[in-house]
Amino acid sequence: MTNKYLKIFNDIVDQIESGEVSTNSLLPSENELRIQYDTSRETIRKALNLLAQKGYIQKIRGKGSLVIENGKFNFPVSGLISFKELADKMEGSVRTIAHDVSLIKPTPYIQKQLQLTNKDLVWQVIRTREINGKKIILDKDYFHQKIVPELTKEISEDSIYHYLEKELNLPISFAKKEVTVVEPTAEDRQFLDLEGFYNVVVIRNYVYLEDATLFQYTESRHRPDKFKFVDFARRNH
Amino acid sequence: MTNKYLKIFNDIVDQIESGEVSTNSLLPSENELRIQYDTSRETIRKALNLLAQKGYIQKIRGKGSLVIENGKFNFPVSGLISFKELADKMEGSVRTIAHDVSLIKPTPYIQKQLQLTNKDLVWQVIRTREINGKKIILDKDYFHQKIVPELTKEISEDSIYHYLEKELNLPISFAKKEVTVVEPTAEDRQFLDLEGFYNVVVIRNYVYLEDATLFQYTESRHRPDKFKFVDFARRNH
DNA sequence: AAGTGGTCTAGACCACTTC
DNA sequence: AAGTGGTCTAGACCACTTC
Repeated sequence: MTNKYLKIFNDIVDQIESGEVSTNSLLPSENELRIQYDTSRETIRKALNLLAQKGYIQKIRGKGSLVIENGKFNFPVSGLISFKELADKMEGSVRTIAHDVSLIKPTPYIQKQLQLTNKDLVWQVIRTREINGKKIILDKDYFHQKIVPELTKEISEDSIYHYLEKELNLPISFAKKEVTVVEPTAEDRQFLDLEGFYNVVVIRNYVYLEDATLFQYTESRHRPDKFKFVDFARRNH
Repeated sequence: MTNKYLKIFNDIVDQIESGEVSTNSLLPSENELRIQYDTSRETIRKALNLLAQKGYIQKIRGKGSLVIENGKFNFPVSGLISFKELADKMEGSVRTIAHDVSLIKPTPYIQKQLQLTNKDLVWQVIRTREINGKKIILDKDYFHQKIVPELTKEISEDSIYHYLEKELNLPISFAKKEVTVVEPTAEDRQFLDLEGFYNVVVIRNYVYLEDATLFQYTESRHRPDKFKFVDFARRNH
């Protein structure tokens, strides 16, 4: 990958995250960065716009690019990230248990969610996520068999996303997400350590490839006390 | 505002939302659009990249810009949007009641959230949102007095964001958001029609101006059955 | 081979901030 | 007046898709 603006972006992210450039200070100007990285101004601007979009800097006209404080929000549940990637950043011991990995004829509900025809089969993966010995999250994943021909328990207990991207070279591109709060089902009570909680948080995820085909539907069901969602948003004027 | 790429962006959004260009069809190529709008390709690309970022299109190399289906997700709770703007798009009757609009010495908790000194005062606004006659949302807003010198009950029952942006010309720029689920407080029980629900969804919002100053802290407390959060996310490779 | 989008360049003019 | 970021241009070369 010879992608200049991404290299510059990553370089500056590293500088911010390592504390090499400090919060509330200004980055070098676009003109200085242009000279420093031996490139054109538009390429620098591409890197800086990415930094702004991800909440690292705030660009202020006439002044420069201000590094903004992001310390207490560095827990990126927002966006598209797999549980494995997330767990790597978390405190406490974390374990994934795959209860069921099987190729099934989809229920009408799943068939509708994944927009399948009557002949399509899906991989169903039922997993729980244990944090510090408690079953906190129930993940139900459904994958279009035409796109994911094979899945195993081993893969499901490691990282399915890693397998899809690195082994199958499936380019995961975007997702639509919906968060609601509902009463626990019998299944939730069976698989989770609910300890008297009266609600579960349900995150429905519809995941698409780069060619815009829908290939995965996921329900991630969380015990409410352990659920936290953070987001960084820019206002559209 | 003579902003070519935003005009092109809005023009294409209108075409998509009115159904003039249909889902699963390709937009004209960048080269065709360049001629059509009499501009340069980079300007067209700026407009198309905005469309991609907001989930209207998926760009596919070698093929074109595919209009993607967004119908069932056109309820934009995600991002930065005020309740008034949201209510305008919602079904059912909606009413805002301001219970308290006053200039106070902040509690230690609020002082910490807004990073205030001991001498700063804040405007406190306590509002409930009624949907179809039920009190569903309790909003607690705190504004830095130095930035918002004056607030009234009338403004609070209309749209504070509209007042801040159009009257005070405050450029609202970005926000950090946190969603959790907690047990109702006595205050929640007093102000909301909880009807036996055991949890409330709490959305904490830290709102910043264009010069990156923090000026507002909000807690929006929702009855769980009426809460829904939708999001469109692109994966970072 | 022709058409598509992705990256990069060197330059221009402008609005805003600082001094 | 000098420095900052925001927008726009016209052109180049490349990777991928289609035929």
